[in-house]
Amino acid sequence: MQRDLFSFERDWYEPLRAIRSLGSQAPSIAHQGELAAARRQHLGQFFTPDAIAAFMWSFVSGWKVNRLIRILDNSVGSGRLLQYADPERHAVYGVDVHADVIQQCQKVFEDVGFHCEFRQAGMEDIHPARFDIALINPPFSIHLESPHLQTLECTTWGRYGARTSALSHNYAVHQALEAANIVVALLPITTAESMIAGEQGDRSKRRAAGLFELPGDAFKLEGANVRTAVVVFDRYRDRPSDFVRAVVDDLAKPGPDIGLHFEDRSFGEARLRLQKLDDSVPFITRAVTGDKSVMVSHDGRRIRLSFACGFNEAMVLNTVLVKRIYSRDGHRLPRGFRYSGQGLLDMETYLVQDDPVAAFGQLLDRIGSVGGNPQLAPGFMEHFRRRMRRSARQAIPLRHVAWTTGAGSRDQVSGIAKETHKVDATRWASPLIKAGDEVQFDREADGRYRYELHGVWYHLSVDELNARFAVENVSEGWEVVHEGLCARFPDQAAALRSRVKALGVDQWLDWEFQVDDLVETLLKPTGCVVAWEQGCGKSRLALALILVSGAKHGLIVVESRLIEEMLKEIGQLPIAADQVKVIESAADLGDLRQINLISYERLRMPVDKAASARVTYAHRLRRRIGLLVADEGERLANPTSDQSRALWQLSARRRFVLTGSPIPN
DNA sequence: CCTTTCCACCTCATTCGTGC
DNA sequence: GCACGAATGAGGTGGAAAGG
Repeated sequence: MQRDLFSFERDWYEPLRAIRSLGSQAPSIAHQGELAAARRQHLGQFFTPDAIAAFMWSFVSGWKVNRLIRILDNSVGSGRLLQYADPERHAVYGVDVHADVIQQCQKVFEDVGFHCEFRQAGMEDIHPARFDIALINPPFSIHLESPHLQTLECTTWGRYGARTSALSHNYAVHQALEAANIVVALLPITTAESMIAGEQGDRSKRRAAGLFELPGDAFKLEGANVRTAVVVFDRYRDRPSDFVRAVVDDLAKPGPDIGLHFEDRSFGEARLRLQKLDDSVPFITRAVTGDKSVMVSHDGRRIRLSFACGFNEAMVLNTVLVKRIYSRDGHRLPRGFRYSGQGLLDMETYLVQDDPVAAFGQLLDRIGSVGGNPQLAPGFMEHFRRRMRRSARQAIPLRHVAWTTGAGSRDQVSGIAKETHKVDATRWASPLIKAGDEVQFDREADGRYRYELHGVWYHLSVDELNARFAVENVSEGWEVVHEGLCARFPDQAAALRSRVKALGVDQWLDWEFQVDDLVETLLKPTGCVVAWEQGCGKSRLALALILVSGAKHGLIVVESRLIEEMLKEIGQLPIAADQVKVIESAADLGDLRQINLISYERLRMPVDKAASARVTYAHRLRRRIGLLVADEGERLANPTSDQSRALWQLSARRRFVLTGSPIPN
């Protein structure tokens, strides 16, 4: 049944041959700057021309053995490289990121009677093993980035840590070498040469059996302009000098016999080992009972649905989760996100709505719409309302008073235009206001000012208004921009103030604004940024925050050189020595006090470098801190720096950042 | 005289490597 | 960790040189 090489009659492969690759359909680029964008479009998909496929196949076509020969293509496309396989002699396996072609491959190869497995997956999603032959023409120069990458020589440091980034064609070859005894690969000439020269690890050099330079126009029909070579790797080589290097001028001739070592025995089943979600087994195994109740409970911020009936579970989950989603095209999903409706099961989603209860009601309606009967777990609504109050309070801005001259201090003002200007400078036909015109303004609820011109209402911010108009009938003075939390929650504020007194904190936090700010910030349930000028007593505020909040374990993070100063400051205050601890060694971690001090440097340092680089002080302190105070908050400007990440890793319940310069110059 | 091949150069997003 | 610079390209173009 095997077709003759180099004869291209109509046959079973015809439907797949009709597919055109994305790369060959892509419009040509105008200059190099569009290269990367074009690659994102066509996924680096260029199919192998039949003549080259035949040439590559000719190296392995002579192998006859009394079992199925297992062939892998880790970027199979439309299966061009597998078209000379014989259902009675070969089992074919392939993956590709492009779903359309994969489905068609599976159908056509299956119909011919192949033992085959085609899956929609990137080569980064599989860990193939136990193949006899890998025939590959990988996408070139696509940047792979996945936590699932195998630890091959070609991997580098990536977004997900060490060995999580690689170049597609390099990775494809190394993966094939790992998975198969014999590898026939089509590569850019530069990569091919670096592999046989041993620049990509000794193993690829030792296994290299031949390099065949293809004509420069080999991929012209596919619309690609690249110099390529076919590289053949053996299981092993008897003598390195057996290496064959040749220039192919006639693609209609088979490759030379280079004495490949074919292994007649086989060990175990060939496997693609997909790392993605496996949908080959049912996800829902609950019995169908007809009980439509859906128990709605929560686990932290996650909303849990529990079911009594498998059918009901399927119906409800399908309508809530909607569909499976994947990261693609550089768009990375939040960790743990698999379904487009998953956000509906996150309580925080509802808390940020204008009306959280109504929004949550929609989730219950949605469950009801497919026959579910939602029942709230005892205490669920109480928890939900508590979280609502908490998030509402966190959203209220701190008290803010500003010195204003001009508009801003009244609800209705009139202004005289300083100079002739357009009402909306961004619009061409915008009406004009002439210098000296008088305009009446009304303040809106959002703080902007509204005025009418030729029957149309326009809006101006306070700053714009003051810039454009000389404002009359106002005086300058302090204006309260935001009332703040003390005014909104007077009872809680009073309770905090009496606590401050009871603890005697007001004895040493003796400037009036210090206690005011302390109470204001402590009313924030999860914390805030406190920007005080130098010399206002930030270190005292840090101590007061911990003491007044009543946290069991508070942590103050400071620069290492400031720890001494901090201790000196504490020495002057009526704070018992056994309340304070400076964390300097692993032993200190087991003995936390109410006030703990640590430096940024130590926080991100491994506790025991020899044992693990991952277990840092921050890691050991994770979730043990009730209230965290980060001094010199400007050090956290870069959210990806080690010290910022260490601070996040702590996951303290309440977090306060103190800084003298919140806005960098 | 016409066609093909070769070569230098263009341009810029992206990645990779290095020194501090 | 960070900033910065070098390297690179499933490329493209125009003109010179070589070939027929």
